[in-house]
Amino acid sequence: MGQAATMPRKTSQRYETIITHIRAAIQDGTYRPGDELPSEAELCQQFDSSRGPVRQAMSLLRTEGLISTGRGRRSTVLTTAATGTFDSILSISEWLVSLGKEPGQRTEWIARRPADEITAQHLKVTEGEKVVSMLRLRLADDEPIAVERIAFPAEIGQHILDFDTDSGSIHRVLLDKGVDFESITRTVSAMLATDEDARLLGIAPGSPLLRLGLVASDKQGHILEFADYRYNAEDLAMHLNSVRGTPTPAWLAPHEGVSDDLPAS
Amino acid sequence: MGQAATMPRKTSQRYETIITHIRAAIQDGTYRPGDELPSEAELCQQFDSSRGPVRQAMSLLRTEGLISTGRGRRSTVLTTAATGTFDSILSISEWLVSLGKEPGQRTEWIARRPADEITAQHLKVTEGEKVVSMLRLRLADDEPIAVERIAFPAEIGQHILDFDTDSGSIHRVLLDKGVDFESITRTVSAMLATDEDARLLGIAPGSPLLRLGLVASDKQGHILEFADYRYNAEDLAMHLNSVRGTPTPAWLAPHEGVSDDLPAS
DNA sequence: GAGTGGTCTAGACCACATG
DNA sequence: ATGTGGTCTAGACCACTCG
Repeated sequence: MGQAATMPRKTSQRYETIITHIRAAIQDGTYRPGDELPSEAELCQQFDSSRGPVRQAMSLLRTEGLISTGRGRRSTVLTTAATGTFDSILSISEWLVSLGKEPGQRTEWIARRPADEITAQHLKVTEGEKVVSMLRLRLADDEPIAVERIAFPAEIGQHILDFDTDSGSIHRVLLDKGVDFESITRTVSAMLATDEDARLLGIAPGSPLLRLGLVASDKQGHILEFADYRYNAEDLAMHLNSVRGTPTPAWLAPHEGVSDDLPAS
Repeated sequence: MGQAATMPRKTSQRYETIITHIRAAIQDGTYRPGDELPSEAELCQQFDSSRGPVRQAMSLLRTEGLISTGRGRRSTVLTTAATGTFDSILSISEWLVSLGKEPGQRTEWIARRPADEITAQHLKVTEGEKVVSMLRLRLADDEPIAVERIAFPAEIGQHILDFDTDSGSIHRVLLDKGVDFESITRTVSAMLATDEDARLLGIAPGSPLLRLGLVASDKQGHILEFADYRYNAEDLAMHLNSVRGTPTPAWLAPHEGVSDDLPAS
């Protein structure tokens, strides 16, 4: 295991071929927002396929928010946006690379210590149980871009305690150890930069920050990681597509007391 | 037109029945995070169905982030989160009702006037072209919850100029006029409350706000609305599920100059 | 009425997980 | 070896849009 994640399925599936082809055609301007795509029948011919794979391809493109489909009409292109992948969500490094930037990091500290109340709550361990916490400054082309606070359960964190967290990818190390990430829940909110945040990011205290909380788990629902990322709100924003008739994995919810406090301070 | 949106498909489809059943079982605790769902074969029997509808149901539940699926193993429940619907995203009123709160609004002003540069950019009209703009304070159980700034293209906005924007739903009026919303792109960012924001929300200037930009369009990609919502960051946050192997409609991106300025001020 | 996507059937084979 | 979900085929009928 872990193998399945490093060496994913071969991409020889028909529907993957179709998706790749259409997505490329949307990105390079062959089809532009508002344009109609070929009919399913035409795509079946073009890719020598039955309707199944064609419809699976369209379904996934609709989920991404790239196209709109409907009875009695051809599917149309909605946007050329390049949505995120699971890896680009889990890992800042992967995300920066996909933007053509050079990822870097400077570890402020890493420690094995008892979980405080908030951390214990999110990691679903008992308060006081030993966890591995760290504070890192993340860099893009050597410029500070985010303050990263992570907490791991002890059995996960042990794998990175003797790892040089300034040189490589934590998630790659964990993957090699057989830690399979399957699901992520992100919490997006706004806050003011603390003195520590401001010092690390090189901005004024009280500046607006975009805060991304992250709880990652495996297939069985075991919590593998709890993280808190803080970005200068002037640097970036999160974007989200929603198409009528397609489920959206996002929702707005009132804050629930402590659930939004620091993981590790 | 419009009709299709007010009177959606009947929900007698097999896969809808299956989804409703499983979702209910997840919400009421029959299946809890980490639990295995029945196998597809069992669901086929239970709902007297072939695999198609069963697989479509599982696919949509996976898109919502509720379950994890994979070769050789049964599907497992990941979370009980209640994700948003298209309507709850488009309309604050719908969202508040789904939370069991009483929606309200107080219009500060509404006007027909030339589009400024930013508004024109987002509505894809030429600068100076007449648009309909408004500023409303949104209420939940009579408490201020958001500052709402909206701009409509003239042909859309004309429908609401002679409408009492304090009493009913704008989107319902537009729906009745045949304006079909199909796609929404949201931009989530953080900012500090301006004096106007602070006064309306009853908070201190400089307080952190969660800012939700919204651009809505129809099936042909015509922009129907450009809106800017500002919430007290201490009141709420956005949440987002991501499951490995399922496309995510969200992404992080650097700010692009002016694209994040006010729609109407 | 012709074309289109939405739903469904009844099979088949494959890749993977587990015991 | 067995059971599981992932992929695919080759049909069918329906609901909807549009000329």
